[in-house]
Amino acid sequence: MADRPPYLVIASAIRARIASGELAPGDRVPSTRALTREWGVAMATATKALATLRQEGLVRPEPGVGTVVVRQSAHGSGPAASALSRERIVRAALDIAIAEGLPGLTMRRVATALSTSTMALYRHVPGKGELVRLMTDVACGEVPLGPVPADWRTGLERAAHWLRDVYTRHRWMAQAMASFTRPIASPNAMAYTEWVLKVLRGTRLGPGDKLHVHLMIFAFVQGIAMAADLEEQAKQDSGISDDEWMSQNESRFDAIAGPGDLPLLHTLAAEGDFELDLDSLFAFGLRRTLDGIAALIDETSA
Amino acid sequence: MADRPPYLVIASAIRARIASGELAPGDRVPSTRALTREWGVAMATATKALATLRQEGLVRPEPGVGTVVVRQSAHGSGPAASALSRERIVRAALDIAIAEGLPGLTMRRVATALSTSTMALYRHVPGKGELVRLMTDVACGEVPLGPVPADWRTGLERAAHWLRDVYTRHRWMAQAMASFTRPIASPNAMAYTEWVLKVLRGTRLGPGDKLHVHLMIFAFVQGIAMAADLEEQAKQDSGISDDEWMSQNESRFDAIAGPGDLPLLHTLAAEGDFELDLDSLFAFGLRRTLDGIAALIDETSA
DNA sequence: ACCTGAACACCGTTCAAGT
DNA sequence: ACCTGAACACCGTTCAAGT
Repeated sequence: MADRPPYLVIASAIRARIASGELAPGDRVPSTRALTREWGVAMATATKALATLRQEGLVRPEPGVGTVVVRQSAHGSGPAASALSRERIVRAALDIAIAEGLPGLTMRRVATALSTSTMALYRHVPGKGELVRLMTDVACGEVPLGPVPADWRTGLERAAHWLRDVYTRHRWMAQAMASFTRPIASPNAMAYTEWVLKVLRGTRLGPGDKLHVHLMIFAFVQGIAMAADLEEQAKQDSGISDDEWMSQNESRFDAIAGPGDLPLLHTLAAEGDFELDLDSLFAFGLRRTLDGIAALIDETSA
Repeated sequence: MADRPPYLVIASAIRARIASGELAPGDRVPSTRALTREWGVAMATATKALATLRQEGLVRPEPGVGTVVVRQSAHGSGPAASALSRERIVRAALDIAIAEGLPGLTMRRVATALSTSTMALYRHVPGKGELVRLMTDVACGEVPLGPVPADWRTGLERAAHWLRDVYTRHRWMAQAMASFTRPIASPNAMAYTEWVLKVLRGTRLGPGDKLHVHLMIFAFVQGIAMAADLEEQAKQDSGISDDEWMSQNESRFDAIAGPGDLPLLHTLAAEGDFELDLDSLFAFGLRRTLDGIAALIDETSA
């Protein structure tokens, strides 16, 4: 007992306070910062403790509030457990994937969230692969694309933002990747492709180039989405943010990227007075991409 | 026995012919097409049978030749098994990942390839995560980038092709994604970033924009790489190619994308007279991307 | 008709025990 | 010093058995 890893000891302590009712559903559990003070541990350890509880479904991060205790509706006398359905399964799976990414999505976990046995899921869904496919389709169907603008540039801009928003709401999708070469994968993803093609209707681009334009934007957004998901995953795994990680490893960074080896990168890191987040990268890249496409469209119609 | 899945029956039959020596190392095993005729099964089944044998390391696809029997050096009197080392482990892991993608890479599989126990690996490598990181670094270090050209456009073009080539040789990297926000991940990946920054030295872009240019190209290539890996994975899993898949599912495609629902996409699919492969998408996208960056550089220096 | 427990064939990794 | 077997805590999925 004495030798258990500190993060487990901390997690147990909080778990006990929840079980005893001292911390009720909706209450905030101590923040990571509070835990570092209270237990004299590093941020990484405190975050890992909370991550453990979140993994168990006991607590949930509430943006702008902190980490709060989850209502234990499953075993209590909550709303009568409705009948299992494909829709409810997909919904539960989406909630898990949104919160914890695709690695956190397991059939057992979905079953637990719906308080059934794992195997009951297989009555409504042939397997995990198909479940992810269904999730993708739902994710692409959440927000309508709206009417197609007359101007191709406005249209492509809107399309790219729509896609980026889907990936932002569903960062797990970066790993799943909505298939655009295999249409059956998702009718809603296909509807997006159709929308983009409609946007380009007025241009004189050939059919192949229209598809290229669509896929080029898609690849770019997908690449950014992967970076975002990886970052978030690393953050959740290690419990340290990118910034913290950077400063923690500055010495190691210097070791491989001393002024001698990678001078430009080193200067860039040392200055660090520019914004480097994925949102601004998206804005930057989209602008250049559209400029490049504009050049093609201009020369095509000339 | 009679009820075993056909692909396992076929695999066993071939396995027996290898064991008996009828098929010696280097010999071609029957092609998938030959198997479909011989056993009266679908292509998917034949491919799955061969995939099973490849999984076991018994056979190996030899490009331009067919599937050939692998020399069983491990148990035979082959070259004396050299001592385990981090380098040999990374090399073996790379071979597996290249052949079968990241899902096929397991610690047990690496150990088997090196004829040791799984746990012996942990003496040289702290875990799978670090192994993949080391693999990424090796992959990025295989081909030198060469001298930095004076012209930024030539430089970026070369950089993008270099990156694309890395991903082509190592399609598994699409899933691992070389981290460019976390430099420690790979010195060789960092060297690439440095190279790109050097390419942009002559331009008047700000430090943030230089990084944006680099990451924009990276995201695009990464997105294409993911598509390529997914396609290959699906091909290996199901044993059917994209074309075959498309024609098999044409009716299903028509169902969701009849002329009424997705008319443009439908027309595109019906015509199909354009090239849609990832290489041409890469060429197209790179051209537009560089045009867009040119527009920015022009206005910046004006 | 619907659900489930036990089991299978896997994972990555820990740990105590071997040589 | 180096390697290993057994075990742990997981996966997705099959299947026979329950209600």
